[in-house]
Amino acid sequence: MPTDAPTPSRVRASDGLRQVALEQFSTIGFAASSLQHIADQAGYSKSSVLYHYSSKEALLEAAIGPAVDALEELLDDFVASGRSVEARAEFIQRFVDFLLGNRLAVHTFVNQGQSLRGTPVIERANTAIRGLADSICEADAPLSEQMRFGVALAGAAYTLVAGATFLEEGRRAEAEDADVRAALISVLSELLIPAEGRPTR
Amino acid sequence: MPTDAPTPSRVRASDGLRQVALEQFSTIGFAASSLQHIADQAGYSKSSVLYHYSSKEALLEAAIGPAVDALEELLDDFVASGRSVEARAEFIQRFVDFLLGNRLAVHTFVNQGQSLRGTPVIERANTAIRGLADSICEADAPLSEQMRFGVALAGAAYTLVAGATFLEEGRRAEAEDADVRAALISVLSELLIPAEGRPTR
DNA sequence: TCAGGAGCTGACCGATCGGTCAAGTACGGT
DNA sequence: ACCGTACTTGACCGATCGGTCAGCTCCTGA
Repeated sequence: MPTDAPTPSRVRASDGLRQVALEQFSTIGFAASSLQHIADQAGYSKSSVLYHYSSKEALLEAAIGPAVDALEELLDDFVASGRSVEARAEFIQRFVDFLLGNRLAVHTFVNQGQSLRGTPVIERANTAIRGLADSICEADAPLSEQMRFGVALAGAAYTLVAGATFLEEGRRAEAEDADVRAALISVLSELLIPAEGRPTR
Repeated sequence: MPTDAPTPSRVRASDGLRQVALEQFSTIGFAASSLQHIADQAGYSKSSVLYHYSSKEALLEAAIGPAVDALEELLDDFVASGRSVEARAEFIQRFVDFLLGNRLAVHTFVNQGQSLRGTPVIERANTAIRGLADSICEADAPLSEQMRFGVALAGAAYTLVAGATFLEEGRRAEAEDADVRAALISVLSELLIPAEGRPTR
């Protein structure tokens, strides 16, 4: 029954539910998100949610699966492209774009990748993240190098993603994505692209 | 009246519960941690947990409160000490030590600071984190500078804390804290201590 | 010896969880 | 008119949640 929200074009119920669920999962966490709450927020009943998605876990899969796919592809391409400075530079760009385009999903599986172990899609995400760390930084690299990479990747992900938590309260929109993108690429390049001799500054 | 010394050698039950709870909260999350599970793991009954801590929230307060106190003190000292290069350097050291000494607690309130909004101790933690960001980087600083600080702080916190999630699986102990400390201080110094010629604000 | 507090526990409570199920509605094709 | 399909829902289920309570076992000080 189209009680309200006479949306101009067709909006698939499952898409709306997926989006609402993603917002819930990323903000209050998967465990704390109830199907009832998600249903209420989306304007459906709990039963409807379970009609479109066979379980809460399936809803999680639908919500963050595409982002995990994108991350895996990003990783594969980077591994295939070698470790040259050019490859790193392109990877950084694509990585930042990935973060900007999948903030909520990244927030979800980065922040809850530990607590949700056992969930297939989360396992995929964790594997990809670990692969990212391994491939961008060899195991025999000095600890300070490993730390540099860890700080860069985690810092970038968390800044975008939990910046939403701490750094502002809704008035964030002014910071254009393009500006954020440029600034983030700049900082990551400093950290990840080895300058001749020593640290980039 | 609880005399101070009657049970000195005995391990206080409340301490054990606090530690177990901290591990649970940081690994599987506050919402997903049940009092029953914490009690089982600590070898007590759920009722005993609620005897020592009047509520699940009180248990969280006991688990991460001290770390939040330390963070607040760290922040106050840094604000009082000005923004000189020396002050920054000392702050970085103390910050890294704080992270190393409070990994689980930091993991908890960094990762769940958003989902647990409303909890007093979490509110304190969020306020401190925001204060940290504000004080180390003025609001009118260029975006790239803000991003640099965000990446540094978040990256450092997350590398230590979620390194536990991704980077190893129990065989981490070999990486001495002292080495990690040195490497982390080095990376943070690169990012946070303004080099000559670079506009820091 | 005994009173009493600290520590601990099982039984129990109402609420909510994820999930099942059958019934009901709307609608397009025939 | 009839059927099939897609969709939505409330009633209901067993499990578990955080939390209360009465009562148990110790230990200690008087």
